[in-house]
Amino acid sequence: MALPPIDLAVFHENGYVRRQCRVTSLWFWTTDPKRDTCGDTSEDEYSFIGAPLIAGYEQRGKALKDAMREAFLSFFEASTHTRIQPYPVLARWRDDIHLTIASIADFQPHVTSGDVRPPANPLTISQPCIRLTDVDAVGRSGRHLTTFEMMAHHVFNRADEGEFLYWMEECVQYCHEMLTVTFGIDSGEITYVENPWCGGGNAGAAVEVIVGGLELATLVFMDMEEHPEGDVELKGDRYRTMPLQIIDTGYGLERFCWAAAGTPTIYEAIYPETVGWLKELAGFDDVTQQWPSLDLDRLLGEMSRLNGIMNIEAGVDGDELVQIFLSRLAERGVEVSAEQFSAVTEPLANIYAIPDHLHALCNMLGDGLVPSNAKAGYLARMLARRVLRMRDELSVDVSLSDLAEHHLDVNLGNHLNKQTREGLLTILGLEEERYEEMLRKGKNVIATQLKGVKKDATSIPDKSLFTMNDSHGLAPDMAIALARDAGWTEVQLRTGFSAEMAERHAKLAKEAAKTDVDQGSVFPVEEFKATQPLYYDDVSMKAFDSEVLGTVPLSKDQGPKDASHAVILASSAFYPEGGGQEGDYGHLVQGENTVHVLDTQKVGNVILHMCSGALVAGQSVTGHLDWKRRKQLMDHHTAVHIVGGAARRILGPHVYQAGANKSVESGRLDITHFNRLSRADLDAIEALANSVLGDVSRTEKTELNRKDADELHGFDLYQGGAPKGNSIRVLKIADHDIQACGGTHHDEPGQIGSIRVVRSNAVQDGVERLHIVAGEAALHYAREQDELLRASSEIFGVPSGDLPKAAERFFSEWKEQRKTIEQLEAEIVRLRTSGGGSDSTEVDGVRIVIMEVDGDLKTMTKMLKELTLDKNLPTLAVLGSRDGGGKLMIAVTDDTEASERYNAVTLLRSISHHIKGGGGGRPTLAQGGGSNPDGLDDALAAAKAEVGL
RNA sequence: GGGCGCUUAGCUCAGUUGGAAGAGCGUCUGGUUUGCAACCAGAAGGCCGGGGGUUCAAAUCCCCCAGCGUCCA
Repeated sequence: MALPPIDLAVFHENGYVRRQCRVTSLWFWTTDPKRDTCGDTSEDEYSFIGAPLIAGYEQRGKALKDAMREAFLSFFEASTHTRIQPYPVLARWRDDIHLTIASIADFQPHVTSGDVRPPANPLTISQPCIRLTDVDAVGRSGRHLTTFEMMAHHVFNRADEGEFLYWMEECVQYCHEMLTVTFGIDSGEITYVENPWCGGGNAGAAVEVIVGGLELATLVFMDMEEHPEGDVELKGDRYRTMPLQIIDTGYGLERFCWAAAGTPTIYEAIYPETVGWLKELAGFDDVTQQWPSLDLDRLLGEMSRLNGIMNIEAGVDGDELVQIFLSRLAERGVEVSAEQFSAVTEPLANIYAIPDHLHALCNMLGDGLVPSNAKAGYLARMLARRVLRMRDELSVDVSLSDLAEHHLDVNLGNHLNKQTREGLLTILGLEEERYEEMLRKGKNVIATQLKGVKKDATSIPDKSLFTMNDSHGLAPDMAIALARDAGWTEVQLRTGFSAEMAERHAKLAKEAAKTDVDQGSVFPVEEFKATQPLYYDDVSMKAFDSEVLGTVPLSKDQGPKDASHAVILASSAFYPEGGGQEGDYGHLVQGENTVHVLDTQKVGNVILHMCSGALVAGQSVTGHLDWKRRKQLMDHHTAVHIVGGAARRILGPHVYQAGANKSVESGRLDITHFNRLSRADLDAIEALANSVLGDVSRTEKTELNRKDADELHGFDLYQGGAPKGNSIRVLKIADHDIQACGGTHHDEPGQIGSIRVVRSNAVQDGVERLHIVAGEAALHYAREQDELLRASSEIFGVPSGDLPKAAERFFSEWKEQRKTIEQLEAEIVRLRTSGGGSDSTEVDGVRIVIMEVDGDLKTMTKMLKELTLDKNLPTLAVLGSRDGGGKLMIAVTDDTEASERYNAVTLLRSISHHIKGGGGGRPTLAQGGGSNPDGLDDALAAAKAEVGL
């Protein structure tokens, strides 16, 4: 079954009729009975360029966006909707996406699943979003953006609970009224296209709102979920209705601005100051002034129109694309040469894309993101590098942080959610340094990669281009440019190479995704009811009474080594592993029977005590915790929170927990930061953390529902990861640190005693790992360090304070003495070989030295060097040693009678069987070894025979 | 989260099929020069990231670890 027609009173009342599009076959509503295209097809051109469809908005840029946003939000506010403040662009409340990609993303997954109440209902919002899928088209197409604001009105209906606000009829009514009354758009310009929507496991009817050939909004009526037995089929999947009915709308703020401005491209409507500034810096007017007859606005407007109706395939080659454009432009009466076209559109594509990228970048960094080489941080670095590349292509001499300052002032009103202006500029300064370092290294990479390539080659091997891109960060066009600078002046990028590389990456990603499926065995707990946790009510509970609900035998691969059964109790003070805190140990006593608890885990709401034996179900039991262990875990867990708060205050608001682990030995905290930490940083963090122990007398622990928690504390709560349920446990350490955390913590920070930040290391770029010891472990650590110092100073025989000095002296003396030994060894060799003696004879003008020596291959090498260096004394030297199974080494003096007459390798091969070995080398130097040192005499004798002695 | 690359003298980097550790810059000494720069001659400076393995033999091949870099999701 397909979806029924969307036949609404609002259409009929406003004179709309239903028609089917002859291009897309979709049904749509229009006021023009003769209209046969839906408005968003390859035959519907933008009609608003040069002829704005929204009147009364003379502003441009930020002022225009502010005005239109306010008009939209005010309209819905006046119509029962509550205005909601936008969420961050970093989707920290979600673990499936890095960036906020739509306004509905704010409410996924908990509100849309029905678990959590929406912050208001109905609500209206203008949500900044970032989508990087079309990043390559930004600047070129005239309309693509990586960052935009999605204005929306959302409704969350629950008919089964008697809550039903409005549905299609009222939704389209609101939309139509807003467009025609608030923005004064003529209803003849608007078409409403019926086009069902599905994605992410949900689906529903949807209406696309097309104005002047531009899709201004989409209204989605999400009331179905994917289900194999559903009776509705959409795009190959089956769906059934669900209890929630959600209205998900999306109105593109920037597109409204474009329709109101009627500029040739969307960028001139929303970033006019930056576009103007960059044009000036790049000397763009000088370019266009070469051709006074060229009507630039006309050209750009037609380009946008063409881009709007043409679906450019990703893999289309640059030259081919230019030819397509040139012929299409000619059809429209725009006469432009290929040279003019490139000279104009190439710099403009960069000028347009830079403010867009800066906007996304500033928003991401503004939310506290730290650039990195992985995860969300990589997206920021990619944008930063794109900006730098485009800047360099434009030959504009402005630093990245200057560009960002301009953007902050002009386009963001200096607003940043979290990061300071200073912090943002520091980060971008560091990013620019990294970029320059990469380019500098790139020159060497090019030289190495192109070693075997002739200077007049016209292409670089694919393999080299892949390596340079994937491993060294040199995009193919950068590699080509660098190669030309380095002397390979003829090289060009092969047609379609970029597309092939993208395909290759996609293929690799797909393969990686396939091998990612690894599901562990699920422990059966369905028959048990939830265990009541006692560890939250009283964190210092060391013993408790409860009842055994059941005992499940463990298979070999389940639980710790000596555990045989999982015991389930009605209630427990044993903390199950979670939130980076390890599970509790201890023992359970039932009458005469005592079993050890070797680990505690949680499946669903059931706590599993991994025990050394079984207990009788239905009878009472007493639990005893290994309190020393638990206290230490709590020390480390609470300390990790305190150190995290201290790091944020010392280093800046971008410090965010990227992971944590607490064991008995130590605590580990991964924090986001843009620089490596010095010992001075660690000392400052440690000092502040310890002062908190004294300054804060009590920690506050509260349990809130998600909606209230979000409102009270914001998304910094979710540093430990996005929690699953509606109920959130919040740990608050004065104003020092607030986090959602299910672990066990001290009521009084002072109970920890002391905290030491032992060291830090980099987990990945942009993430530093702090190693922390607290409480008893801190003392233990100090004792261990003392012992190391004591043992070391005993060896050196100096007080521990003199250790560094002593170690340095010993090390340099050791180096000097090694040098001396080498010199003495060389001297010995000289003495042994200079005198002639019985080991040395002469055969037809060539000195023959055959002798047994002491030493390994390295020593023998030195001796041979000494023997065969002098060209005035042509020498054949055969040395043998009993070292390590027997070694043989043969050398002849280069370029002399000796090397003409004797081949070291053949001589070696003919004698090495005596020591049961092999060997090889060059004709002038051969070496080998064997496993029979006793055969050395035979081998040397054979050598003598071989040369005729 | 997955993949790839790099780590060799103080610095920037070469090092081919495993077989004698290199270049340029810098440093030091001497020469040349009124002096500087430049030039000439010579010298010092290396746990070839760490650990294991294969091999007669490893900077080089294999495995593990660490650090740095990079691409993709």
